Amino acid sequence: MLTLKVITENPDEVVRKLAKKHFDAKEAIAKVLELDKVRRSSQAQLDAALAEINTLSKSVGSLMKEGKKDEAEVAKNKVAALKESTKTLQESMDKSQEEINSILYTIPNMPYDDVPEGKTAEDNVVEKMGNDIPELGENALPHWELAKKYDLIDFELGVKISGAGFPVYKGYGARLQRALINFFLDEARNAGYLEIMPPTVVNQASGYGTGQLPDKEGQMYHCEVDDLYLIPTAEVPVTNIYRDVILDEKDLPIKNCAYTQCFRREAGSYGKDVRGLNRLHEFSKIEIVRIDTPEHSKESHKEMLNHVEGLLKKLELPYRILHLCGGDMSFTAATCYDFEVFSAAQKRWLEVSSVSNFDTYQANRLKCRYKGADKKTQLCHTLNGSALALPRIVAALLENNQTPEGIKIPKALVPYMGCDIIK
RNA sequence: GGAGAGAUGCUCGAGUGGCUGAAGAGGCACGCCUGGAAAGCGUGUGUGCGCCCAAAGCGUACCGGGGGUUCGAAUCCCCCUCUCUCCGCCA
Repeated sequence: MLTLKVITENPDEVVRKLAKKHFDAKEAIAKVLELDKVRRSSQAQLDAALAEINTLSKSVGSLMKEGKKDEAEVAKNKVAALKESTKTLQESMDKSQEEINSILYTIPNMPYDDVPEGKTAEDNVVEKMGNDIPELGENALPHWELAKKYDLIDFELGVKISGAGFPVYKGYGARLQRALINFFLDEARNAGYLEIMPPTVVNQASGYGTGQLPDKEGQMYHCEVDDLYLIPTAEVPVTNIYRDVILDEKDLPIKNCAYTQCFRREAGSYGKDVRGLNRLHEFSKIEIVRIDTPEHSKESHKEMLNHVEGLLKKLELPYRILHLCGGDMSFTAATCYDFEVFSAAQKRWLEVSSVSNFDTYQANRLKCRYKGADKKTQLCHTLNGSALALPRIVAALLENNQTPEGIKIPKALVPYMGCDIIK
């Protein structure tokens, strides 16, 4: 959520910036300002009343000791009267604070100035293309057929065991998963990320911390008996490590990476876009997470983009990098780049990573702060990105690398696969 | 799942109604001392909110969370959550 401070200090600027996300914040901001006034005046009055109560209460003790019973009684009565007034003041303060918060939850993050204008995915800006799109010829098979042909992934078996969107990987298919996971983790470690293996099930507080709750409640699997949620991404447990934490500036930037299974209900998805590996309920992903200072977070973001690009280069997959326009960005991001790989048989681009800077938006909700040399405590910036999500990488690898002899394994993966071709 | 114990600041830990935002110790930071270091000595060391912003200062709230009793609660009462120990089950 946005900080109350930024809203009260620069309301017009906030409205202007949010317009890029096609979010009309005018009314919400006005309401917040109004409620904030109420809250402040309530608190001023409340604090004054409480101060008097405290003073009077202290005097009661000494008056009693001195045997001035009557005076003590007077003080007692005064306190009783004051207490009545504190009740309503407290209520008014709590109520306005609550309303402010509930409004703040509905206001998205402000995009950075360099975020492109635009409304939909059509308006995203292609920043860069890399690696050549292969010529496959007429008989190229989509990955779901290749998976069958080489007995790598059994979608029907997954349906039997769990349901649609839960594929079973077999043999080289399973090995390819493990190879990619290890490759991505090794690359992250070499780039200075600390490997974390977090729980894949989280409590409500964590869901709120990273913003999956309350708005995306329906997208997560929920174990109701224990009130726990299956994580949709490692971002949730890894970022929540820093919930309610005050970090030391010299420990920043924090660089964590984690491989986890990710679970998404994907309610409402259907059709050919979800065929094969394109959209799953459970999949493997390696996530990189950074916590940084406001001054350095842009630099961190660049490094993360370079890291992800490096992975795609090594995998020799045709890719493009999109700078998402204001309208297509997520609710919480201040700026976001998507990485897509070209799936040569499906002839379409598949998103394999989103690398975002959330500025202080997420940190404010998390209460993740740091203290610098000046002893001042302030909010961190949080960033994260996939590096990378497996299924669509596998789809592209299978399709792009199909040959009459089998599926060629890119050089970088050969040590992890133990072979250079799947026959 | 059964029985018991507990939850206080960065950490340990004292504290059974007012003088406690909190003793004491450790840690950490700064200063003195030293050729340098250690030891020693001294000082400092939470967060939120408010008082126009910032600093200083002041006020207020916070001793797991919520409610209550009282003029006054870390301290008494109720509810909840979590942690630990023992037993049972178990990868």
